[in-house]
Amino acid sequence: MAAVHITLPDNSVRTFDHEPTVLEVAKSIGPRLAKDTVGGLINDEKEVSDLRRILKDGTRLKIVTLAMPEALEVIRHSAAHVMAQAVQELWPDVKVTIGPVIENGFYYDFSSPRPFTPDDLLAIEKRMEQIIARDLEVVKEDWSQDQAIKTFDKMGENFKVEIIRDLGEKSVSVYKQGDWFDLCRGPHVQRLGVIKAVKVLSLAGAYWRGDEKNPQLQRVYATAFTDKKDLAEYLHNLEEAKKRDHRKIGKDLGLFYFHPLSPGGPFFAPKGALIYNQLQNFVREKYIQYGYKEVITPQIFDVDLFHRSGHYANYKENMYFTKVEERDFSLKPMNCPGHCLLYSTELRSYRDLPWRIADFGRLHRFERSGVMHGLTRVRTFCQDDAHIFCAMEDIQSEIRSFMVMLNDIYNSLGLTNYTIFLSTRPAQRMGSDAVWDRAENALADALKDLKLPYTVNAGDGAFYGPKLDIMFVDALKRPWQLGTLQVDFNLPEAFDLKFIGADNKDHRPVMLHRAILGSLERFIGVYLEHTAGHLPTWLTPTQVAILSVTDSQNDYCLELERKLKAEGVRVEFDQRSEKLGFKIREAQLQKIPYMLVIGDKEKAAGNVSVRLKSGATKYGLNFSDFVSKLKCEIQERSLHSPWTGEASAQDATVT
RNA sequence: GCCCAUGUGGCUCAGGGGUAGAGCACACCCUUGGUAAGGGUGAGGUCGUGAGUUCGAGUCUCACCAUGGGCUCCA
Repeated sequence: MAAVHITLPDNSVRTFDHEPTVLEVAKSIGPRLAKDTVGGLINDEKEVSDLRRILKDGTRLKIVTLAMPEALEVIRHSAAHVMAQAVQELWPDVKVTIGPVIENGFYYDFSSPRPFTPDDLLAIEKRMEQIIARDLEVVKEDWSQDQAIKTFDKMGENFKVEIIRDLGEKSVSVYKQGDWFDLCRGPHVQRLGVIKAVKVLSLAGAYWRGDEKNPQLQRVYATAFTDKKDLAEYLHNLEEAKKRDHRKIGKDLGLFYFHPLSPGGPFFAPKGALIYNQLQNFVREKYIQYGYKEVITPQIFDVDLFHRSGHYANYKENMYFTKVEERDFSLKPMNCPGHCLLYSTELRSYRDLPWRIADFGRLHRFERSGVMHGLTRVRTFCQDDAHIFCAMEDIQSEIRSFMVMLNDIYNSLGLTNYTIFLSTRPAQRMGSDAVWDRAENALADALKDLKLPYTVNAGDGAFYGPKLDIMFVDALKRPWQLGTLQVDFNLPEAFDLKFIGADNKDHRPVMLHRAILGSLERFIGVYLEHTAGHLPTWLTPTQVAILSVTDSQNDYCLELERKLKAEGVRVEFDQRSEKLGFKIREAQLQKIPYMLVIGDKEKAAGNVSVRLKSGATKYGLNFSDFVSKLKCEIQERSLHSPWTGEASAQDATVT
């Protein structure tokens, strides 16, 4: 056989007289490296390959060792096998299914005759640790499809048999550790002992292959690391995430509440409503700038409207219906059908287009009971919704303008990390394939034209058209869908919308559905988690707290309060006869950006001492200067304090 | 909707067959104290709802409602 050459990252070349495995290449370099090898990155692929993979001549190889971040993927893959082994050692009647690696760990889905309990999870973790302590060698074997099916069938592992059948490969790989084995394509570690830390995290129901018609399985979530310290840090971060939970922040800051008599219906308390309205006003200002006109349309419509729009046929599981005096009505789940009615109230000319109408209308969608979640998934909400009626040839420029507006708004809010997804036609849809082709191409072309990178989500579009979804990635690296833009050729057709063109003939407009914040409810939830409740000053319910040292400054404090209010600043004067430290603590917990600490010194000098929530303190400031700087910060919707430059919102630390 | 868990004063939680507890918050009083919790007193709960078991049920059983973690769906 001709010599086989393997190129390493430093461009050095190793030569073999046969096609070597990743591990063999590592051994040829050194025993220490070989011992630490957990896999290989081949030809710049993103996924780690198994260390037992045989390499062809000319392969470029980067050996993945325990010290590298990519090792986690391999460790977790093997840890999933350890979990499956642990479960089957504890309960031999439990059947295994699949156990993939996910973002921060892995899970394994089991088919168990009885549900697992929290105590079981502890038992699983303990048994996993015992198995790891055995430091078993992991051995890969290639079985014929026939042999694999026979073996797993005999064991009663019917899910595995189904997987092997569906794979339809002549041979499949099986990984053995001791006398336990599992069908798997890898990658896996050499010996289980390199898994230094495992933690079983939680339990959930899941359906076989994600289809609710299939049997329900028990999904056990867990994570694994190469180092106990990394696990400790991960668990710490989980705690941090809990502290930022918008439901907790909302309660702590008195922003919003829920009541069992309106599941999924948030109550915005005064402070929450203030944030809500500030955001709405912010978007309203942008509407003027970007050529939108705001409209107000009805809440409730005769069901005929939704028959016509297609919502009844495609969306009725999510709609609220009511019958009044023998007539069927529905609360609107979306604004678009109403906007079509509004469009058709007048004869439209091509000179009127693009007609951009915005609507903060309240929407109601009957979400299934298990899907509600704080503010991010509710049954009544309001979008920063707008529809653009335009001619076909305007689509691209409208999409561009939308992306510019979105970027403008996100930047103002400090949301700089987002990605774009293009969702294409779903199975349940209206309209012809030719129409869908046009719509999908229009979106793709506009993005290419703008040189914006995007990912295609095949089959994820709305029933009436393809869409762009803007996913914002928050401070804890979690993705959220906020903005969206949907191209719709179907509603204009359904409502027979027209405009008179320059040729004096009727033309069909295209309708674009778009939102930038998404829903105000969800946006507030996401933004609270992103900022850990440290909102920019313009958005924060109480901007200034006046804290008197003793009662004898009350008159001066009242005067300051009156002046601030006159300037439109949201101020609270804490008059209680509590000690200063106590008042500061409370203001701090309420995340109030500025505290005016007023004692005899300030009163005598007629100035103010300002404590920022970071703890930074400026003594003896001129009050008028303070007010004008503060007003400037608020009016500019700045994300930074003019006194310290510290960020008021972004990447705020949890306190 | 499905699986699992949870539901005790406004909030955070303890108590697990013999009739309700703590801390914080709240009210009143004392304290007037300079940068993250001063002290005292008091009020406040048909223990999610409804049935059942029992001499007796926050406590055990069942159903329902809500919430939480997921699945599925989605702004």
